[in-house]
Amino acid sequence: MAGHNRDIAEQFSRLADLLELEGGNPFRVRAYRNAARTVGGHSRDMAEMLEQDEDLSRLPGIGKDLAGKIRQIVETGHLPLLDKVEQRTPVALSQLMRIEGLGPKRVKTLYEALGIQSLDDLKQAVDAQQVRGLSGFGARTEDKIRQGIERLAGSAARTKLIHAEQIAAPLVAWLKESTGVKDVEVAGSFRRRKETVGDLDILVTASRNSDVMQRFIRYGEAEETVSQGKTRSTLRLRSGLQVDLRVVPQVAFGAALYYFTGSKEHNIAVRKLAQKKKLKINEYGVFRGDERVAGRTEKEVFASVGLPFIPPELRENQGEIEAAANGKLPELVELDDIRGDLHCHTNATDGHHSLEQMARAAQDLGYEYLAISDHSRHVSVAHGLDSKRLEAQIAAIDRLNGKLDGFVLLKSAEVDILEDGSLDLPDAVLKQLDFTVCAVHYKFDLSRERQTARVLRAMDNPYFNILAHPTGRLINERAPYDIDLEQIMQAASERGCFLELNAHPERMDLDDAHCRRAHELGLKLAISTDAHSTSDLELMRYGIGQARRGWLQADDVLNTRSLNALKKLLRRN
DNA sequence: GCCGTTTTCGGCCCGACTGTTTTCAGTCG
Repeated sequence: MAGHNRDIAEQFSRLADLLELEGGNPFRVRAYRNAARTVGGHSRDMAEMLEQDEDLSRLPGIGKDLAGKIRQIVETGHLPLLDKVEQRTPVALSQLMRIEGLGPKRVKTLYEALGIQSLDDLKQAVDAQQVRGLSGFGARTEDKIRQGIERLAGSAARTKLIHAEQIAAPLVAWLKESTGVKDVEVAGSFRRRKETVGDLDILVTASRNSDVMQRFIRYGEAEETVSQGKTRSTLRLRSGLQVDLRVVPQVAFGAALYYFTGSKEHNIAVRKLAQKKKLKINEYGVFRGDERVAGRTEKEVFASVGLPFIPPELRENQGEIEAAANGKLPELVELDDIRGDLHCHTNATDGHHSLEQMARAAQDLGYEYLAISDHSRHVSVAHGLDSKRLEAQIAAIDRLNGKLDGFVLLKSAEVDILEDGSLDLPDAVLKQLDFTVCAVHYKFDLSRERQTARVLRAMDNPYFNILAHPTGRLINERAPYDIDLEQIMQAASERGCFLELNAHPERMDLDDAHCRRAHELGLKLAISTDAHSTSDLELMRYGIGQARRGWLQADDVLNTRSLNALKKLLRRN
């Protein structure tokens, strides 16, 4: 289901592709791309903002013209300019730009010289060796295009952060064994803790005679050397993930780390600031003319343009630069702020460990409390609990709490929200719990109106406390179900309910934009791992990363509270 | 198409690597 914003962003981005192909003004192209990004990443619906008469041109990168175009799309579903451009330039051409090594210029040449419009056309031309004769193309380029077509067919999705970490760790260890190497850091979206990464950007500082670049190329997991230079090389690993290695002298470490951490949009914005101060920022430092004025640390780089250090998770050019300039950066929540986990499972349902094992593991993490929230009966595949079994678990928790010292197990349940919005366990047993975690586990395909009404009705139950994984998405696997989160968040706020930020790296649900919206609304979130085993409790750090990307501070998070403060917050009136 | 402590025009980040060229355009990040 395309939400309004996603649809608008899609149209802008298609328009940008086509204008680029036509050789249009690159800055105009960028303007549409920026707008697509702003709208697509915005947590509030453009339609709703328009309804409330809000001025869209106050959004970053949206001026009078684009605000008008957004209105056109909201009101008619169409962008006339896009329709017009699509009539003169085949839409399929933008698909061709997704092939590595093919940009707008080459795609245009292929179209004009050989009439190539589709992947199939291109495949045929490559097989017939027609491409190599074109000016600017040669046999090697033709070869690369052939490989690019094959790779595109394998449609490489972005890699989940947890998977990227597993791939990066042994590679970093391998690089650290090179001679003359000092720092090895994974930068890029990995360092910004994005939920998925497109590739790995690894930064190394090394002495001039270091063998790190040769060693990188020899890495056992490497499948192909994409490019190789003195300061920069790129590998494709067997996993399909691409890795960029950049080597700089130690004096440039901060500037390089800053540069390769991105995001691109953030970097561009800060470089503009630098320009105004007659400075130039590149990966080797900050320069005034030929003189290096900063670069050893990131903090120095920021200071050179008059800013305090901005944490990597915020570097998306989504207002962090302005906030930093005004001394309004948030003090982001940290893993150490977390005092407990509010959503986990045991072997009573689909978890792997017992109550006591889960409790001990949480204690080992330094937690003060852990909520046991096994599934309710409707989730039969997980052997969900009925009233009787839940009451038995409640008694078992009471007994165990008698034995635990300085640590408390909280009584909870992950209660299914049924299709009609009722809860899957009777109030008589829900009232015996410390709180509930409620969730949608089936009927994902209801209309936006009905899905929203379903959850709103569930919240009317006085025993509803926290809405678990609020959109139900599984990254790269299942799209979020269609629900009006703005309305849900407002309602939760009014009723003393809360939403969960599910920290599981397959879910990361809420996303960063919605976390930020929750903060704006003053709605607190629970960051919970949904652990199904003792080791899963350590997934908390992914949730923290997401929370930080969403500008959340410790105060925004339920489980940074002491047990008493938490219980007070969870009490509904 | 956006944007403004060098404001309503004239800018718009910056560098590395590849392949096809013979000095550089195209692509990428």
